[in-house]
Amino acid sequence: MNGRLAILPHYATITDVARAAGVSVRTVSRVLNKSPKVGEETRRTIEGVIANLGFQPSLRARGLAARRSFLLGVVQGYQNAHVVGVLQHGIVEVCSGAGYELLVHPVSVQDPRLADNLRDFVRRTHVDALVVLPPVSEIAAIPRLLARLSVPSVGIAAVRDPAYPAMLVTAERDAASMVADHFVSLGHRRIAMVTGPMKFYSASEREQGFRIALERADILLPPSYVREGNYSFESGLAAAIGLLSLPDRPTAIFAGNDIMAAAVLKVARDLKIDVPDKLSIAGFDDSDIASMLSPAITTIRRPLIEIAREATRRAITLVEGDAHSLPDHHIALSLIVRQSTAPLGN
Amino acid sequence: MNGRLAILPHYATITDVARAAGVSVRTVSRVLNKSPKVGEETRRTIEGVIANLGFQPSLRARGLAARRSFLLGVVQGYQNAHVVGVLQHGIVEVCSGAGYELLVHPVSVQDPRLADNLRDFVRRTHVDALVVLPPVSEIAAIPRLLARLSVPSVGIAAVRDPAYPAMLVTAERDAASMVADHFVSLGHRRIAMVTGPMKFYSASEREQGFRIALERADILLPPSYVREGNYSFESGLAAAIGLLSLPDRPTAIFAGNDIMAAAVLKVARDLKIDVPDKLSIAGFDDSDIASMLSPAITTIRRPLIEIAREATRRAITLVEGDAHSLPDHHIALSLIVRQSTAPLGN
DNA sequence: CTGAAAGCGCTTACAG
DNA sequence: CTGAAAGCGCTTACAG
Repeated sequence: MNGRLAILPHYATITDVARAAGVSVRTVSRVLNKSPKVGEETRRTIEGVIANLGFQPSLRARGLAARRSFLLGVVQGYQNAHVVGVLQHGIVEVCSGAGYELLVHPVSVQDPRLADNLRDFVRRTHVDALVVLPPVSEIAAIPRLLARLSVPSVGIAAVRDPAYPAMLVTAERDAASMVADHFVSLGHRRIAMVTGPMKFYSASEREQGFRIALERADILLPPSYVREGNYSFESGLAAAIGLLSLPDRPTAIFAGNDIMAAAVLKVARDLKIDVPDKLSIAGFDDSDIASMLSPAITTIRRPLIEIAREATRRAITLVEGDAHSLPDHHIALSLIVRQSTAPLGN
Repeated sequence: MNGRLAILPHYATITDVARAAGVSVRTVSRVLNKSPKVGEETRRTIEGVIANLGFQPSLRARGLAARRSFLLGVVQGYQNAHVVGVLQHGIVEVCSGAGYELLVHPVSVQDPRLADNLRDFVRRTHVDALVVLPPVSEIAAIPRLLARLSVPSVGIAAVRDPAYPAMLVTAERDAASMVADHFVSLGHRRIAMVTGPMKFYSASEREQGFRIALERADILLPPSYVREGNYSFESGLAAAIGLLSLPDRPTAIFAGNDIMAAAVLKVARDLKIDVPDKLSIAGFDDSDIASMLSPAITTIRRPLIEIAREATRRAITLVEGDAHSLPDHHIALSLIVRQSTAPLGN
């Protein structure tokens, strides 16, 4: 059935190295695992042979023997390819530095068989740890399942869940408050919001942070000024049309992500409402599009690369150290002011 | 050093299944590998036990024994997170269906040690096959290295390279011709282009396709009307400023990707040049941003998901079938006309 | 149609 | 500081 098997390349094995160096396999293994109990000269000889042969220990053989796979998994949703792409790069970077490889496992938040799917993935691959990205990280069953399977996991989310052995908590509520303060400081009073899907913490945290900061400034966010979107451009269009055709239309709109902010900008342009003279717009994510629109969009930046690196470091610490859990790590976000927000025009 | 090893979960193994089913390990293995030589009743018993125990065969043990890893790798560059993200989803989808997992391996096109890096990756992980995305796929050394390592690879690129056992060739030259024809049909004669980095085939193919189609319409693309960018927004800004401050400025501009098209749009707006009344703009990629700008950008769509799926199917065919190479697969692209292009205003 | 044995390439107690 | 043996969880000829 597979004629190629016959001509598979015979990569150098640990046995080849041992023979060439005139030592036992055990000693080569010690060098690979940086055991201190190897003579300096022996070590140097072996390292020379390894370099010569271009020997790379087989991860699966190491894994089988050592009960470690040297594989990390990233569990991600299907939305927001840009955010996922950037996070992945940060994760892979730290993985490579530490001798791990990265397996991607996209799942659908709606999938009723998600738990089984994830369990089978863990059993098949024996990943050493998982990094769970938002919004999948918010599904309460996931960290609990992973705990039962004894696989360390690091969650990245806007709200802490004690079921994760380690978490990176992004201060999205505070960030949304910063947007509100920014609008208020520009003199706006009629302020509205397009939220993400309120079933996600990311959306409800942003909404609450925004609302609370406005209340501190004695500004109400009436129901007619709050529209729920689902983070898509289309939902942003619908929400914006609703808000901007109100008799008493807002002078500032905060969208729960940049994509919906782009939609608000488009609707404003179609309605000949000048941005930022007649309408200020802010988004969330600092995705590439925010700076490519004109006017460029004021937004909230999450330090994605740093988040990814830190999450991965923690995952590896959980695998290699002897702590079963790590304290939460809080990530502060920052407001990036661009041309889409301005003082309220007379 | 690692206290947790002691409490590692004992996932069910093939031995557990064999014992519970009262058969030999060999027979369970036959069921796992869908061998026809198993009695119907025996098979059913074993399948029942497997479901009961939630048994999942360990990929690494299978791999070690069968000289297969059930791992596919995707080699990707660092740019264009959106395109990479979409392609990855298509790849994973087909992988899962066929029992493979996906390992991501980002590399830098500039890295002088790229070949060694990739070789070590292949030796460590024993991936069964690789899918190589553009622009990494254009580096001539890569398919040749992979051939020496006897690992099947599928390249995705704008130009065929016979060193790949299988290729998906995207008809980017033809697509660029379609943009030129579109401009011409709208009455434009002063037509310019912002190219990608000309060291990449993706960029030179687009440039040539565009130029050739214009020549067919007796329109010249003078040197002053061609600016080289590097696919980034900033490079697009610089190119657009150059083109739009020309005494005889163009009435239509084709940008080598949507990001640079967005930059052209921004510069036009800053210079109060109405799009599309005074200037038509087209991009390439149909990335999410193309439809989010206003006016929405006319662009070329690559069927990314279908490309990813087809590449993965071919990779798996190379692994499981007995063909050492497959005929090239050509992918036609399509022109998506939106609001950024219009008949030449008087 | 089914099974006992060897082996994939490593690591890990156990000796020395 | 170094080595011979067993074993990780599977598959693969080889027998029957």
